[in-house]
Amino acid sequence: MESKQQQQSLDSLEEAGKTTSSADEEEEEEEEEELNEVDDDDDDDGDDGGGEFRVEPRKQPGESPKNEARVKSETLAVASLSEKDFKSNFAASAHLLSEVPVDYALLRPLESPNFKDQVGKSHQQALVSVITEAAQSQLQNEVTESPQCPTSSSELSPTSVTQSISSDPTNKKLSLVANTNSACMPEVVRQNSSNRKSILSTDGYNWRKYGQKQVKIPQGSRSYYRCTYSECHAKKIEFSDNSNRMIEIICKGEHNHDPPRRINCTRESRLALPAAPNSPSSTGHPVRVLNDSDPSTSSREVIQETPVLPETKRQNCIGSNGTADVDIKEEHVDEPEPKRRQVAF
DNA sequence: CCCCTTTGACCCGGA
DNA sequence: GTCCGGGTCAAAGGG
Ligand SMILES: [Zn+2]
Repeated sequence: MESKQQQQSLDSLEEAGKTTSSADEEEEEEEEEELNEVDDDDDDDGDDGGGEFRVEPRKQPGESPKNEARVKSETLAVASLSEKDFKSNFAASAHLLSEVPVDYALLRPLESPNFKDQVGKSHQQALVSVITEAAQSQLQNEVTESPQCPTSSSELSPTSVTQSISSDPTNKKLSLVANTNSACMPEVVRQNSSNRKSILSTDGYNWRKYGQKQVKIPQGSRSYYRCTYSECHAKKIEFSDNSNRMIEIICKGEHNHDPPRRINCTRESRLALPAAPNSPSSTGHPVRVLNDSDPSTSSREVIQETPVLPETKRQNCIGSNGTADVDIKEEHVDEPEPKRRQVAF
């Protein structure tokens, strides 16, 4: 607690010590009725701290002096598109999906006025986008299992995992499957442990949410997740629209460990790190790497299928529905530098 | 008791 | 210099 921040700057230790996670898999639905579809997002604090009201109170009580020197350098550039844009573009792409590997369809350069506008800034970094489908073992299983694709699979956003590598593809392990089937499968499976809601994404890793932001453009929220594994610095960002429908997921960094098994191996998942037999890297699946030097190439998909769920607990539903079509991108930064926040206290 | 989610506050970099 | 967006931390709350 005391020097925690410093450690963070190093980017690693802090969690190593404290985190211990469990990967239970249990589905539990809990609903809290809050009928604020729009409101929840309105907190808008988003920037509050940063811009609007950053006038006075510096730090809160209870904060021990933070001498955090965090170095942050992971700028993740994601092209933002307005939904309309993708829809229109996507519509066309959707057809392609049937025949063409998802990656291409998704990565098609979308050109729209709005798009340019919004993306303009994000294009600061050139990333290599790799689309990984069935990136992990889970997918494989599910693919086979997946009973059927939604009739309107073409309409649904395809499930795709995109990995953006900033510069070091070497380390990356991606398994890419050009299967339309994948589109049918639930892309993001969030397992809700009875208590701890660890989310298992396609990777099969456990993530802990550490922040959320409201974004104006496009309207929606952004959730920040970090891998629960102690040594792992992998992060994930989820983009949701106003209705809390998941739009896109971006993964940053790589995992130092094997994905925990989805099975209910209680808490060992994090500590023991059972080697996953199906780790993609080992198999050496064909990988498709798209050079995403152009921001335009990065695309995000919109999913409309998910019915409006009560904001907070959507996770369960999505998992159950399996209808969540989300575009998952993985962004690998060769140098994940933590942002350094200096607070003299 | 442990862990995760929520949420406000804060910092930083860029425009 | 200021505003704004993005990213993160940490307290509080809850299972
Ligand atoms: Zn990890």
